[in-house]
Amino acid sequence: MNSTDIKNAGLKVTTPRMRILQILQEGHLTAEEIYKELAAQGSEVGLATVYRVLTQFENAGLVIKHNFGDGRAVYELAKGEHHDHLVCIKCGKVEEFIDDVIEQRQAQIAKEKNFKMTDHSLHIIGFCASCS
Amino acid sequence: MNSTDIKNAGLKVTTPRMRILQILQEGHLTAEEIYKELAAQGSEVGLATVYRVLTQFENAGLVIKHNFGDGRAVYELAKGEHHDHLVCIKCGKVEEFIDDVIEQRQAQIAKEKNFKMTDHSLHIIGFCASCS
DNA sequence: TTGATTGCAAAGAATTTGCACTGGG
DNA sequence: CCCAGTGCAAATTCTTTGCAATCAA
Repeated sequence: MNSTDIKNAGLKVTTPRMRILQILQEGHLTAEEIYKELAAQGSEVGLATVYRVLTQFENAGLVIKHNFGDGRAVYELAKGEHHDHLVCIKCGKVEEFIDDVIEQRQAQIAKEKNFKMTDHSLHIIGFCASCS
Repeated sequence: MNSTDIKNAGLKVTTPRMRILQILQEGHLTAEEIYKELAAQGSEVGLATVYRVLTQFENAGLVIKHNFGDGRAVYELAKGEHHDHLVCIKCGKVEEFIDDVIEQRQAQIAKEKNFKMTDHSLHIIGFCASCS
């Protein structure tokens, strides 16, 4: 996850893009959160730019965009392997998990329904250990 | 799914509410679609009312609201048993399915993570049999 | 140099809310 | 009769876009 990835995506390596990529290392963030983090770091990057860069990164396969149902999108780096999420409705924390049994069942169900799966998402919503 | 359910929810039985409940029998619909269907039926119900009624129905447990990731919410009647969805990104069709193996694994994962699950959703996105 | 990138402000899309009017019980 | 319910328009929230200035290659 560095300037090379940006170049490979056919994008110029700019300060906003580098910083956003770096901030995304922190985990699951909304555009607004990234924008504020940038401001906190002293980078005066516009919110529109954050959205544009995130969209470009998403199209390039560098980041994944999620809709956890609270109205705003959440972004995370595409770290390769697919995984699902546990989302805390109190503190907003997002935990990841992978379950091969579920993955297999999903593929099986899609197959049975003659459905060509391009994507899938599983969200477990509730209270995390700290917020119970 | 009739006027009794509306009453039990502590709501008055009005024409807009009855009609909306009836239209929801059709399946998975957006607020806009319900609004247009109402108009097509000759009921001049405002879009704001559609949203308000849907929210009330959701709070009353009569309907379930989904976010399939395309920006707008989709509503369906709460027919009791939990189920997951296959969503066609071409024609918009929504198929339902239930898989006990997946349900069990989810509960197990939440338990392992010491996570108090209040809700969960699994979406399989892709092309349905007709749109492949 | 020069087209890609950015910032800002304005535009959009989905949903919510304020308020005066209407209607169900 | 009386307050819940509704319509309409304005307000919100999140995200996208137009355009002139700016910057990476």
